[in-house]
Amino acid sequence: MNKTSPLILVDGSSFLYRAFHALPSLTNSRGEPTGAIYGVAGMLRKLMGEYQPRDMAVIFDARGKTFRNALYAQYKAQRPPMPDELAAQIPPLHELIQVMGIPVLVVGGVEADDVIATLTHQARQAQMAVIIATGDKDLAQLVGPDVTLVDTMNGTVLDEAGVEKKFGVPPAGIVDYLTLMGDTSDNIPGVNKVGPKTAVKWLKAYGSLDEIMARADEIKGKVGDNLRAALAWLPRSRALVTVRRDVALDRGPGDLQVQETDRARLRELLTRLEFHSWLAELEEDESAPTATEARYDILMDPEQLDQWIDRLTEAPLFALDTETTSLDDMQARLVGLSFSVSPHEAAYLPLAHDYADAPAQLPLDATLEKLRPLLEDPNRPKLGHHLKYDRNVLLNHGIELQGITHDTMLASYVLNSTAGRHDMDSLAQRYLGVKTTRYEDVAGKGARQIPFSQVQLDKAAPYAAEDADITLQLHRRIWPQLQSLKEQRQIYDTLEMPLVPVLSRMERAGVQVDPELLFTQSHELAERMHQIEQEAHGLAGCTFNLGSPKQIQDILFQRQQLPVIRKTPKGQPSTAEDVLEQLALDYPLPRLILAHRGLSKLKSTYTDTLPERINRETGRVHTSYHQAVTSTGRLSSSGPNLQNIPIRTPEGRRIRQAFIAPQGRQILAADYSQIELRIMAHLSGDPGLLQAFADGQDIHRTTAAEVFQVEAEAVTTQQRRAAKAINFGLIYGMSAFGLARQLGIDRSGAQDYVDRYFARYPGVKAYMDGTRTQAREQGYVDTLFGRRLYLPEIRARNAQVRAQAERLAINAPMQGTAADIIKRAMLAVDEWIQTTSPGVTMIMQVHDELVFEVDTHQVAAARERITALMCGAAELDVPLLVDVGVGENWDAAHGQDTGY
DNA sequence: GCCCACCCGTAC
DNA sequence: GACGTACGGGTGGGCC
Repeated sequence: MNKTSPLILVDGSSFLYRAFHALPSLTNSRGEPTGAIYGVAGMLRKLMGEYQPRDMAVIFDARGKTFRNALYAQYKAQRPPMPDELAAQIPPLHELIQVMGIPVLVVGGVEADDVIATLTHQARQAQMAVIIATGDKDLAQLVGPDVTLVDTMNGTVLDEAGVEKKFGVPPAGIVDYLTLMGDTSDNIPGVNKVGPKTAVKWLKAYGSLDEIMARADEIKGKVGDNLRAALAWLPRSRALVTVRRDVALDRGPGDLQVQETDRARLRELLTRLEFHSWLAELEEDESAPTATEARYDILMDPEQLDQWIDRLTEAPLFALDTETTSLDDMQARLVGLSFSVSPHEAAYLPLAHDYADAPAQLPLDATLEKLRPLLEDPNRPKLGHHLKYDRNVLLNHGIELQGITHDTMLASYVLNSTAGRHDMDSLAQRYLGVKTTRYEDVAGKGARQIPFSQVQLDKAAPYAAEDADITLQLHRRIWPQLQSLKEQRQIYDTLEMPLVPVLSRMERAGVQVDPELLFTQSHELAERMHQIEQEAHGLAGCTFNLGSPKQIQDILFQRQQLPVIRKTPKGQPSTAEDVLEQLALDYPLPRLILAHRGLSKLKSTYTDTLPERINRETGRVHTSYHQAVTSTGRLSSSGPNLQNIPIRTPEGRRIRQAFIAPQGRQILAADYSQIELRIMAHLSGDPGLLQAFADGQDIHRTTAAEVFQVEAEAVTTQQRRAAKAINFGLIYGMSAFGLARQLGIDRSGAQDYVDRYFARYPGVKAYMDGTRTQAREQGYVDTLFGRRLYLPEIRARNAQVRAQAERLAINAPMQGTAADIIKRAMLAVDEWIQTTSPGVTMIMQVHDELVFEVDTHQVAAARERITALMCGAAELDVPLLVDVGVGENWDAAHGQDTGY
């Protein structure tokens, strides 16, 4: 095995053309074209970040004729000359690459491919591995045991097996394969009518081009004739597509070390080219303080590890952080662990760094066994940042992290949910005033990101150790603040921290989803969408994309001159649902667009996507619950978002039918009835509202009876609908204008409703006014349990900004209190499950609903107990009611009483 | 070619 | 402009 990192050879010319055609129009302010430079340089930076090569070169074609022109005058003869906009970019590009420290090679009389082939050949003789970066598949002929091809534009990597898979022939057959097909872009003739399929078929049958030519008589039909006609020129074509490995070069593979970037010249060049984002990165890089007084250990041998385990065991609290292969909790494998017990001191324990030359590390499994007693001891307090993730990762290795006591992400969130993001880098900046090394600084980002396991230890260790160190420092800064605020500390200690393992369990449990059912639905949706599309194109008199709001605007409001009902915040005519709904009364096309949109939404977001989210190992779908995202205290869900699965339409509800219970189990869904309105009743203390809930009335009907001054029995469907809109509007801090729009009535009518509502429920009016006043005076509002939401904009000069803050002030206490209550319920239910009921699994939370999977024979007991625990999660002045349903799937479990 | 803002729509 | 909290898909423009 070779011990050095691979030599990277970049086919500069192939990338140059590609970049030029991808970004033909980029210029700087002086009109000089820069797109190709930008594209190639970006590709090179990506390569550098990914491979961090010691040896690398970028090879370009030289101007003028090559030996191939001598061999065949028509070679590339049909090619138009290089456009000026491209030619102009070559000198600055060469300069830029040199300034980056990368050797540039331009050799006359041959092509870049020949130089690459020669260097590859020489490198192999010197036992060096080679990676060739090219967008051109001709070089597949060079692939071998230690020679691979990468296409950085699309991320594909071709080794020997990859070449065979892609082309159907091994690298040794590529020349023959290309010869048979010919190359129209280079004007190399092959065999007429022979494409990839025939070429592969013949090569499989005869073994080589020589053999095919020798036995050309055996091939029947028109292609046989074509082959025999081609015999005359095929040898020459073969010579043209064969790359030369014997070019005389003044530099060998040993002379291609990457040099340090010349920062001053780079800055100058980037300024001239006006590559602002790169320039900004460069400058940020330079301004970042590099020196740190921190002392970070790398634990590479058992003695060092034991020493640290002793320190951790003795510490009253230690910070812990994992480094992994993936951001996806369920997929991630451990790469290393870091620890800290005092500020500016930390250790990184690498366990699975895996790159050429990676030093030997302590063995993963045995080391984890050594750490297990410490990590699983509930009496050894742990501190982390977003520990739910670390708990999940460790569970992937069979370790159950216990003693999760402090989490800086959650502390920051409880302290002030809207102060900014709660990721570690933001907190370090906000609370400590330091810029930390970001993940992308060591592993790259976007397409150029590499797994942490491939990050070199000398970069990985300081980064990882710093995370544990910073977490500890953050805790020491944030915790005293939180501790001094009694109610918020309570939220943190008794709600958010205990919820961490509960959410972790729910995520890992996942939910079973039936892919077949969703596939069937996808097909049906596709068919109906297609029909609608045809019809819509017919009506419009042209084809257009029904999924493009922009094109719809054009068709409806330009071509068809439909009236503009409303504009989007950016001033475009809106094509939102209610707008199209209104237009649909008078015109046919909007109706079709609406129908298409509805189906398209279901298909792309749900029926197509959910099956892809099924985990291969578990066969189930695992969401992530985010505990520090919303301003109000709610959870959010992503990957997939299970909190917005359709329910309102029959079409949508079919998707819930795919959320199923396995054999022998049932889905049990329990949701709080009208929880936010009940909280409004409690918080406002309005006697009428309290009474209505105490009497168990249908609250919307009661509201309608009061507002429209009729008997409850006489309330019409329309009236109840209006009352429901009023009730929801109240929770959202809605104005009369908003209500009018919602109900499609005029403003004064809506104002009438609101006035009558407040006259009948004066306590609610007083509560709303009081909340606004309180918000203005103290700068925040809070929930029943003391969770705070700061509203700095409540005193804004701008009326619109202020109004927005006021609506938040109204909504947050109700939404937040509901969030607090269901979190309390989750803790209680989880406690019950963990201690006595392993036949019950809590699998989802949807704001006012908890979903369980229950062993069938335990359904009756679970139903009773879960109801009791949820109802008892808070003592309000109104009853808390819970509706429970049970079924084979999530849809069936809604409002179904199956008699258990 | 990649990234991101925008629009829209789903949930509670 | 006017109803709170989220997530995510598709489109299309920007990148310089």
